Amino acid sequence: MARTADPERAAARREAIVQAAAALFAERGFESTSAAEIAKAAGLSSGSVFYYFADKRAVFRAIFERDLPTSRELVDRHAAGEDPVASILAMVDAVAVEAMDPLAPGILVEVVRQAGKDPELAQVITETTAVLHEGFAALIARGIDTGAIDPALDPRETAQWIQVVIDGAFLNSDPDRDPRPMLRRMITRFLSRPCDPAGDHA
Amino acid sequence: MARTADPERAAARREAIVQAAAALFAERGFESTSAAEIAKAAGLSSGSVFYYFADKRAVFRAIFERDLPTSRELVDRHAAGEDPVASILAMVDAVAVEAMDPLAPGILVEVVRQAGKDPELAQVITETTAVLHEGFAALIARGIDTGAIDPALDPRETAQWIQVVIDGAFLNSDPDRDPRPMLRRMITRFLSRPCDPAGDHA
DNA sequence: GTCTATAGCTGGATAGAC
DNA sequence: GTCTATCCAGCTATAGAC
Repeated sequence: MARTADPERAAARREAIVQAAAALFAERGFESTSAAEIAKAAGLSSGSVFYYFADKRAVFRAIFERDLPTSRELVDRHAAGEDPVASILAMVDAVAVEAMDPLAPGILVEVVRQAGKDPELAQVITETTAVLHEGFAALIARGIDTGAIDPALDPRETAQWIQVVIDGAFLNSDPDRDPRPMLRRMITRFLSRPCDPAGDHA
Repeated sequence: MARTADPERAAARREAIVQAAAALFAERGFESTSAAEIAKAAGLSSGSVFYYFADKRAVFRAIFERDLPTSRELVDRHAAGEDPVASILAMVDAVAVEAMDPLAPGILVEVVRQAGKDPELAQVITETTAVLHEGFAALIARGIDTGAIDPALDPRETAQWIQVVIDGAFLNSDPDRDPRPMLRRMITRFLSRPCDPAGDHA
């Protein structure tokens, strides 16, 4: 029976709320989802939602706070690969599988909207994005050194554009269609040195 | 002085509401913008908003109803160009300039969200998107025929991916940064036949 | 810790004066 | 046609019982 404060149970409750809220926010949007609906979906009462979270925005932020460690791991796992282009593509693949989740467009759209209103959320998103950005930029710089990537590209701007394409894929996601093959084609070609059958002028 | 029902004045009023609403919806979102705020920004009273529009959603739809003719013109203007790849890039450029509007990410995000709730809006968006899609797909098919575009590509899927990248550029838009050069690089290379310095096997 | 009940507020849409 | 005033639904967040 123990006394109050069973941290495991509390963590499970919190997680149930976050999971239920993520699905509802993605489907209906943040403002159109009431705390009562979240509570019902998570199997508890609306009062309890505010016991575990200070307010509704804190519930939304919690969804994305889980992503920061995930991004760090992903970057670390691929930072040291021998072939920088292969590492970039592997990272893109890993991020893009999530785009097959039917909730992906809804949640992306909602995070863009809410990040403009909640500075604390904006901070969380900025950090997660920055981790991926640094990871891509470092690999691009290395690819330029090894000659695999077009030296005319700026690593940071190029990293940014990889993220742009991934965002596009998320936004237009379709659960029946794996975006990875086309994403690989697009990024591989985007990075590569120009085709130059005639040799260059030097 | 004329009698009631001056159609010009009415059209101007409607347009003022639509313009004011577009800016507010893009900045704050649809649900966080009240009819009273729209009315104030448009210089009339909240009651009048509902005189010109059946409800708030109709105001939102009106923003996008203006886009359909614009898209048709764009497609028609480029359908007959001699060089299909050049026409595709010109169309992309034309769409992408709009991405430099600081309101672009907000309005894109909002239309995705609202199209999921309002079937009439979804219809409007579907049509506009379809016009562009057909335009791109026809040019891609022609490019394959002329040998300028990789015959391994499916025209419709490829058209879809061009739109994916444009969406990404809209979402990550920055008024200080012209997305067109990188967009051109990305799409040109995406479409082209594989580099093949050794000649193909045939 | 978790519930029920509700205070307090906001905002869409309408009614009716002018 | 346009305004002011307002009705009413629905929501966040809290209070207090258990």
